[in-house]
Amino acid sequence: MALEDDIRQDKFENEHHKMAVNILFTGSWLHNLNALRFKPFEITPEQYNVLRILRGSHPKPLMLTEVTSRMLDKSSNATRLVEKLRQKGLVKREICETNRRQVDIIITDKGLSLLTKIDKTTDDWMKTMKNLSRQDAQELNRLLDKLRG
Amino acid sequence: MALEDDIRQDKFENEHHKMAVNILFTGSWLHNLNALRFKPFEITPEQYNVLRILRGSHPKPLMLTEVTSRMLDKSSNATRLVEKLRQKGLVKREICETNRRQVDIIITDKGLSLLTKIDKTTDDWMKTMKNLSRQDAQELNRLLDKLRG
DNA sequence: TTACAAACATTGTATCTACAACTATTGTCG
DNA sequence: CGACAATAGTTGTAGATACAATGTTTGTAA
Repeated sequence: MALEDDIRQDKFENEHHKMAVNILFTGSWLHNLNALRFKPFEITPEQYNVLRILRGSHPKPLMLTEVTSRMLDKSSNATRLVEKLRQKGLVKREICETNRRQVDIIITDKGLSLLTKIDKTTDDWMKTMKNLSRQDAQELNRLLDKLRG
Repeated sequence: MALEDDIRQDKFENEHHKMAVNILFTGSWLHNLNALRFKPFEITPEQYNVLRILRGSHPKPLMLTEVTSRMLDKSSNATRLVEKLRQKGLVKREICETNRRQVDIIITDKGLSLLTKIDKTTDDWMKTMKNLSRQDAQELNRLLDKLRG
């Protein structure tokens, strides 16, 4: 849908300004879609993201700074996020023996099987993404990367 | 910069998945840029957004639901957001005489002059946006609108 | 005209975020 | 070695967000 209708604004100063608003709005829209998608599994989008990051390195553990550097929103607090996941039994954390400053984090079997369950629900969500063709998606990726410099 | 470097992930399942992550990441990136930009003026991005919405209708007031329907993030709480702005003297609110359910909100002179000050700092920010040409921006807008259906 | 639904907004509460201050451990260099 | 910087993570806290429950006022229809 045209951005103008979504936020009921009929004009923008210029195409670049509209673009900034459009990215923010679409980001928020996607975030909300994801929040709904993960809600039945009782995790938030950022928690899901961290689980995926850990699955990506499994069975090798990651330390907290590694997790942070791969997160979408760097400013969210990895310590507390991981603690939430630990309370749910989805990750384990251990103080590293060779460097006792760092904390190794690893996804548990329970965490892995939760991700597997969520994977199965990804189809509907992907359908929405398929409003764009593969070429469109590629072009969008190119433009966003270019924007960020 | 390539998304792969920004979040240190070397591959995605497919172009559509990468696209979703890219939009979320770029949205968060832009949001943080804005937060920095508005910080010297002691307002948040959503507060700025509401002020702009009110300037758009000035001198006609808007009721709360109108403000909400134009906001980027519909789920943030307009009542409390407007109350923050009122405490700073940037908006006025009056219970509508003809329909006492609704609250009329209007930007004050102080609010308008704050926006004027912020407008003047928009150049730097626009420079970042100009990593994309006008055609690029147009194409990006088209793709985002198409994605949201 | 009274009961009920709808429209508009506020409040409660648990959770999350931003950002700075803090602790603990390890590395480095005179 | 001993002082100090750098690295890794935790905690405090003020404010923001999500979502549901609640409070008012107005519309409507038996």
